[in-house]
Amino acid sequence: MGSVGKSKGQDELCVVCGDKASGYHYNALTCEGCKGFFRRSVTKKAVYHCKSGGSCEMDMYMRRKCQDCRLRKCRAGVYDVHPQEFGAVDHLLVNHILFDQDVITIFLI
DNA sequence: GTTCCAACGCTGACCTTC
DNA sequence: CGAAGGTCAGCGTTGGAA
Ligand SMILES: [Zn+2]
Ligand SMILES: [Zn+2]
Repeated sequence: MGSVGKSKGQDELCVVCGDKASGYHYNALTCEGCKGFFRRSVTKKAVYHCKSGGSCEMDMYMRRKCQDCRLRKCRAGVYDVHPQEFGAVDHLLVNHILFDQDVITIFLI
């Protein structure tokens, strides 16, 4: 539920923060903010740590406070979109997996 | 010890290129 | 046309000086 909704006009919401998504970015339906943040984090190999243990609810306010939870949900969103096409994802996705060991955990599920 | 100003960093949206 | 990447401006946070 929620994941496979109807693709229509502008009803698509960001799978990370719930804001209005501008389209697909890195195989995930995200907004401009998460798009830029995702690219920034990968480019700079930034590593964040959540103060609450990584179990924060993502919304338009907490997304700015918990970068760790945001980046985590960004990755989860990618797998939620194409969970069965893991071996067929773009080269960029493979690059993300190699950069984050945490992603391996989700991959094994 | 408190308050104000300046500098730096991060986020969000827009434009350009592939 | 769509997506990815790059760029610019605005806001927030942090540090230093008065
Ligand atoms: Zn978002
Ligand atoms: Zn968090």
